[in-house]
Amino acid sequence: MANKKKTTIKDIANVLNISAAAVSKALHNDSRISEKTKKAVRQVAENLNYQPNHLASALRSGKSKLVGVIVPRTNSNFFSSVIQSIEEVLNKKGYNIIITQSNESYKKECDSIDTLLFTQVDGIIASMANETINLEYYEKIKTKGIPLILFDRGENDLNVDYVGIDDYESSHIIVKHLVEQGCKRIAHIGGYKHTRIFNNRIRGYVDALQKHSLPLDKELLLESSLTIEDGRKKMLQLLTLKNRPDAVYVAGDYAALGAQQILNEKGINMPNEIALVGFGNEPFTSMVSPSITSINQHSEEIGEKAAEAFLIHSKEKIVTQTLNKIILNAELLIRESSDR
Amino acid sequence: MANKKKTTIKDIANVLNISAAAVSKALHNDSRISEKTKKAVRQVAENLNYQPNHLASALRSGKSKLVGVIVPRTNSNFFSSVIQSIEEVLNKKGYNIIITQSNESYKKECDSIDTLLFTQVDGIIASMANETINLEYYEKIKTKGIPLILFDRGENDLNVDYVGIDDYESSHIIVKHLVEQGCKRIAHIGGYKHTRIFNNRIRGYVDALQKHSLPLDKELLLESSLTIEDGRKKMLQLLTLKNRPDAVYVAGDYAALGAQQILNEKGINMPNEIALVGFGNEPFTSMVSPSITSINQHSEEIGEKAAEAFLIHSKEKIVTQTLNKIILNAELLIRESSDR
DNA sequence: TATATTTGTTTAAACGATTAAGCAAATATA
DNA sequence: TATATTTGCTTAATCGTTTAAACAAATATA
Repeated sequence: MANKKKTTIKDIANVLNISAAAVSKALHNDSRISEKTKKAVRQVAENLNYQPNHLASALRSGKSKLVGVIVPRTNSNFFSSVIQSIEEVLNKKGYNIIITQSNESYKKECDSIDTLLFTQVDGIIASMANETINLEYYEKIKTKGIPLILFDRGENDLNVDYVGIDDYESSHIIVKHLVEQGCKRIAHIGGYKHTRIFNNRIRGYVDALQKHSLPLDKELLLESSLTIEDGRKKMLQLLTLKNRPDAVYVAGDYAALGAQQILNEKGINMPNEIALVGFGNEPFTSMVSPSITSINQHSEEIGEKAAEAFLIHSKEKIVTQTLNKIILNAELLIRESSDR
Repeated sequence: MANKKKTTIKDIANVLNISAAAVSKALHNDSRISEKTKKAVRQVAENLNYQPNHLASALRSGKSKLVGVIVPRTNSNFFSSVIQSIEEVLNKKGYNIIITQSNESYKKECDSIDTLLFTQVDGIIASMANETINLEYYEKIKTKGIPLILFDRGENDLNVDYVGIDDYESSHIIVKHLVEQGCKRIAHIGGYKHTRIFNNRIRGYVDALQKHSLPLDKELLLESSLTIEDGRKKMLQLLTLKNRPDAVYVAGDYAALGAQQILNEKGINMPNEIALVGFGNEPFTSMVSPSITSINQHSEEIGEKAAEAFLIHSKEKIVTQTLNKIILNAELLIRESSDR
């Protein structure tokens, strides 16, 4: 049943004995085309099951109406939810999105960028891989003159729009909460120092301790890859200390889960012996036992704002990359693991 | 620094004083172009930082070198892992993939298909939404003459290639395992009967009971949406029975997690009072306590096979849709929840 | 030496749309 | 009535590439 050839505007033109240009204009609701012709064109287009050839129009107009999205992984509630809201906003404006995952690998991320540039996307919305330090590839996007928007994992040095939560402030909220629960020795299993967001969480943690007149114990501040496995490892490390912490703030939910497993396995009571706080509000934090206190990053809103930032740039004739930072407030969801 | 204009083959041609056609052929390693010219072209291409215009070549050749992937959601280890291996295989052959998520919604799935067809993908690899019963939209892909490959969630009626595990057999493996653990009243919280894979799991369950001379109790066979919430609900329902089950086989890991939460909350011992088995080997099954026995669906292999199936069809001049089923063996991972 | 084949390239026509420019007819303005 | 404007369309160029066909020069074959 496969229709040999796809319907083109020329086919429609032939049926109506008008030019292809007239058809194109009719379909774009050009004011110089009569209502009668427009109606006829639309009718024939429908009858012939006409589907515009995106490649042709993109080639001619120089706009592919495609936006690339790069995430470290889709297999995370945060990212998949951000993607969903980006899609929602952009679809309404006639854009489609291409999702690529870097798997936290710099190499894969570079490949993704090449792929997207190759596909002639009109813009890129990205969250950087943990590994990424070299910004050369991102500079490539900028020099191509297409809008680049970063979210969650960004870099000041790139000087492009950024959407994310206030990580520094989030740490303050967490430390304040733990202090209110009566905790005195608060540990922090943080992410890589070179990643801006994790660095901000660390700085927030350090400053918040000081604010509450708690001493900073270097043994209680660990750098982690924030995987489940590393969460387990770092928790074990904390438990070997002569002077154990009475609270652990983990910069990622997966690592927090690993830490929780160790505490459960060792029969250490949460929140009373050790209070636990994660980050990211992954669904499992409310599913495990005890449920884990975490920070809601407002993924939907981040996606929305990022998409909107792109749309603003897309309207410019010459793309101006600005360091426009949109910082959202994070929300602490207090659950069993820290609620004494 | 943004280069005003992108380099085209014409620019390269001008530099070398040859025709654009020669450049194109040189870049495609045409046998009729001299090594000398090829070398020169490659050199100039690199110097001018030439990037082929994908839109132009796709338009001309009729091949976009893009493959669409539709999944119910990316936020699941199974799907994100399938996607990853599809990507790996296809990238090697010069294809890029566009991921779209249907969010288990039929409407969204139709939109995704339109989007992908609009983007002129060379093929579509899809796993159907739970909601999907009407196959009209999938027929649309077939009539367009582009290869369609289904995985995991498929439909016999569509008569296209399919890759998945043997769900019927998986149920047999699970029931056998539970019987070996001494279970006599095995319940099944199944998926929607109209979805082929879930139907197969149900049939497998029913037949396996008979095979082990266990009676089929209709109270023990429930239909579920397989979300966490519904898993909780259905588990509660099973617990209200006068004659409780001593094992519960849940057709999805998320619902199994919900069931586990209820058992944990009620202080019912797993595996001794009630043994629990899930399906899908989501990472959390090994992370929760007790860890949940589950079926490994070999996501990487499914992705690989699906990609390969596409590649085979892509080589045909006229796409022949065949009902070529690739059924992989599933593997039972026995964990605490059912290991007596 | 005459003819056939191979080699290396050019020419020109696509692919399917968009769009600037042009033009005739209808309508408005003076 | 003569001229200007608007309306509704057509023509033709263009986007950047691919590719069939043509062709001259070099090489092989008879």
